[in-house]
Amino acid sequence: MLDLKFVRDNVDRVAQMLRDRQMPLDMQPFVELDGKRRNILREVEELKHQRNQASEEIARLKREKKDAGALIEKMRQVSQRIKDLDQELGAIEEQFRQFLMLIPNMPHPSVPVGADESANPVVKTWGQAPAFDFEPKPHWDIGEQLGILDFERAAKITGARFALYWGAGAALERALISFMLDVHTTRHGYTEVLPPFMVNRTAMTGTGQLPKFEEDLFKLEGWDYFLVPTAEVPVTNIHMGEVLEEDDLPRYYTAYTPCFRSEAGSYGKDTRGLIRQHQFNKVELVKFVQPETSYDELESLLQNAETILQELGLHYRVVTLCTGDLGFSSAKTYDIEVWLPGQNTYREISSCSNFEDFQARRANIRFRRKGKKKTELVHTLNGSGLAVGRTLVAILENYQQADGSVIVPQALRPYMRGMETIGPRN
RNA sequence: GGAGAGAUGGCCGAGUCGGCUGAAGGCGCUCGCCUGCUAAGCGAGUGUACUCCGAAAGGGGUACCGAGGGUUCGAAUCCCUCUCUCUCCGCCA
Repeated sequence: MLDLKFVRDNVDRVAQMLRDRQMPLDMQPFVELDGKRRNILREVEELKHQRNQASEEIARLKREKKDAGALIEKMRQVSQRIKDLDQELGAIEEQFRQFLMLIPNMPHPSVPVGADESANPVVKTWGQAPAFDFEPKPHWDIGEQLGILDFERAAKITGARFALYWGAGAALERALISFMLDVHTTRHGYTEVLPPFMVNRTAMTGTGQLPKFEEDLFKLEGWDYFLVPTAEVPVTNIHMGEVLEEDDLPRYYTAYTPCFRSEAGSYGKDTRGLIRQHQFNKVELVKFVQPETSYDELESLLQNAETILQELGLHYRVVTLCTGDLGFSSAKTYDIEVWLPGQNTYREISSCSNFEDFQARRANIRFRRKGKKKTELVHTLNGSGLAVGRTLVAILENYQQADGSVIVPQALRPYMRGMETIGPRN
């Protein structure tokens, strides 16, 4: 959520931002509601002031055993008027709040204006695509031939867009989770957390998934709980409503969770393989930082995520999302795209974002500078470190061999009981 | 699932028959005084949001005692609903 005062003072900038994001929205209703709200507020507060004074007067009269009947009668009418105005005000504020909740974050000035992902500039590239003296296969062929990925049975058990891992495949997924968590905790200074995998509506609203994107979420029947679409939600909301001390910042958390997404509107996209699932595993990085440091923190967050790919020897590139591709809550986002030779393309494997105070305002996460009484909103950031399923995909495709086996990257072998290759018998 | 108890300011904790309680008291914290250091002591201050006035410093007003509704001229105090926490019983990985 943007700051109310900021929107009020910068209606034109906000409107321009909405056009840059390819979601033009008429700001006129906001301006009108704001004026109406302030007029009513002024009147109702004036009446309440009268009422408070009269109440004291009535109390005094009663104490002195004098008659307060006339005043009480008069106040009865004032109270009725207050009740009416309060009701009107409540309705306006509800509309107002809803409008404000639908406005996305202001992009950072360094974010390029562009219509869609084709306008995302590549900011760096690491490593090289491996050379093959045979036609590299897509991971679904590799995985099924090795007997480690089973989409048919997953479809039988649940439905489309689910996967069943067998043997070395399951072990590899688990190894990746442990490896990522270990790197981030021991080398990058993150604290590991294991949050609930279901969250309530307040938490979803705090990070910006609600109210706008409910159709992307899985909701429990009979409960106002949702399956987490990313660990960002439970982990960022850890400090919902809190005031942190300056000494507590920055705070770095890393969490493994499964992620559940309805993928509404993606029918026919990425129907094969592990790329787009209703359930996938992810290790997430979340930071709470002081405002003046948040763009440096974004750079180091990106590096933390990149480290995993580097350790695994996977070729990737980094792009900056342009205004038209930027997420609702984000002020700036880098996507890391890993090379997938089996599909001859780069695919997003991590998304690292600075939300500035957008989420902190919604979730009411503040901090206090030493010696100051005034609290300020923290800045929140998060990034995938990494999407585990897609990392497994990248390993299968990049480390495949002519005979259909797959080499286990050096860094993962300690987590795989020393296994060096995954062959048909594993 | 059954029975009961509770939710007040950064923390602890008081709020009697509804009125002068933004909220006693204590702790903590900040500033000043005092003290050769430390401890103690003395004085003052110490929430948030919105809104109005002001160039600003600052000042006025309104709201907030788990959340939402109700009764009333007036509610932290009475009534209803919900949420959460705790205790006991049952069940359970």
